[in-house]
Amino acid sequence: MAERVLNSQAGGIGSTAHEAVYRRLRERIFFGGFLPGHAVTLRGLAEELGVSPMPVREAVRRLIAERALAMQGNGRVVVPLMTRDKFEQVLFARAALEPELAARALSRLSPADIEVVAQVDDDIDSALLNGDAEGYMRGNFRFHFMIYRQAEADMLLGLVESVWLQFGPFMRMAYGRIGTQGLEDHHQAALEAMRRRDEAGLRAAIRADIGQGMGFIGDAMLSPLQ
Amino acid sequence: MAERVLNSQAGGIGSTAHEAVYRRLRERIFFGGFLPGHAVTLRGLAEELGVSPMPVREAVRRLIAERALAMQGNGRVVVPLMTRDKFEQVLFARAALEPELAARALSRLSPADIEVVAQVDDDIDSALLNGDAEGYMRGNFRFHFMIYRQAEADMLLGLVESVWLQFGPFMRMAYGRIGTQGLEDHHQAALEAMRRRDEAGLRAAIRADIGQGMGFIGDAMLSPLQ
DNA sequence: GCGGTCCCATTGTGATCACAGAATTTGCAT
DNA sequence: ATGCAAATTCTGTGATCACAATGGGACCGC
Repeated sequence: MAERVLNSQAGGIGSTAHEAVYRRLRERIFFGGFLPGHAVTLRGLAEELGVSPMPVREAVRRLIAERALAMQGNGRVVVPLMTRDKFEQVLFARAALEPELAARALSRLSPADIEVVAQVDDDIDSALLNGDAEGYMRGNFRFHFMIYRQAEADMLLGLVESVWLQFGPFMRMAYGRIGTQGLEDHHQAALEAMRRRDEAGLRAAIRADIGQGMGFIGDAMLSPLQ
Repeated sequence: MAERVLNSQAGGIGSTAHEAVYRRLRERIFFGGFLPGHAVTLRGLAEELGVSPMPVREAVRRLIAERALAMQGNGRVVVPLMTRDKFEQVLFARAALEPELAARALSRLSPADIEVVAQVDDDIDSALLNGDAEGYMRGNFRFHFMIYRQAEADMLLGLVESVWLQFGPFMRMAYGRIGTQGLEDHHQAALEAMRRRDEAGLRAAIRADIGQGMGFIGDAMLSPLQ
């Protein structure tokens, strides 16, 4: 099944330097240490990654276009902050798009594919038991995109990837602050629906997963701050 | 009301050269002569726009990230072709996102705003009468985004802009080939719903407008080709 | 001790050059 | 005339340099 779940765009092998920088930055934004508000510099990243500033410029420009990074008025590049408004929009967009992707993927998922996804879910449970926030996020990402990728709907997948990139750093900060205790795993219903080939059930399960997972961090994080 | 409907992103004034190039390319992709399949070159655009290749590189990179342009395996940059699959995804994404934007905008639309939108719709009718395909497209774009912009939901607006950029060149080619006769104006229902402050009615009207407008060109264009 | 001002380091931006790969054209041989 | 091969042009990519503007910090005056 899909090995390269990230970077669905422009199926190219992507052997250019700026492509590699793009992937590494994307990985760090989503799973690494780039928290909301963190400022990055072109030359700094270039030196850190061992390349000239040029590929970094292109990668950062691309990430800004995907709203994974933001450029403030003075030209400085930062990881965007989350606001209640933006969070609600993310929640809506996910609920509007992801169940459809899952439904489209259903007919293309082989029983073997489904069991691979089930294994990922086991890993998620282990991560939750161990309080491993990053492991949970990586697993959750893999769980969803292994499914969505099978939909073979690049256009919708691109929209959803952009949405995930926008709330990723916030989610990471949230789990870092409030921990993973209290998080439940709502993926079982999705797995059962997939095994039953129940499209309506899968849509509902994905929708429930989004609502509950996002509600969890939304309640915990956004009540205090504004 | 919103003068700058295009380029919602990163509210900056955008006085940099690559920002200007980006806006001009975007304008041409959507309303100008860039048809699907059209190839562009960095140096060619640079000379044509009277700038160095540098700002063009950044603008093109950004447009590729938004999927308004595509890079083929050999590195050449082209305006992407439309496929039936992609068209269906565009249709779904529009129907999933745009009614929500319209609904969110409703409470912020003043009666004066609504009448401005109504005037735009009059212009659309004139364009349709004259068979002015570009006028129709400009008017249709303004009609929708004058409303959506009032929703003050940048994240969702960005998704919708990306979607429009992806079907814009195809729609232009479609109207150029099949003309605008047969196009009906389904905006009246939306205007009446707005005047009534009828959120459900507005959602339904926008959804109907999308379904019928897109169905019109989808039926005409995508049956023959593949 | 504290506030303001000047200076320098750092930032993103744009231009120019070098380079490798691809595509097109040219030229030759059949 | 036609098919193939070589060469030349053209492509995007990356590096380096120059520059204006912004930000931070040091220094001085009160």
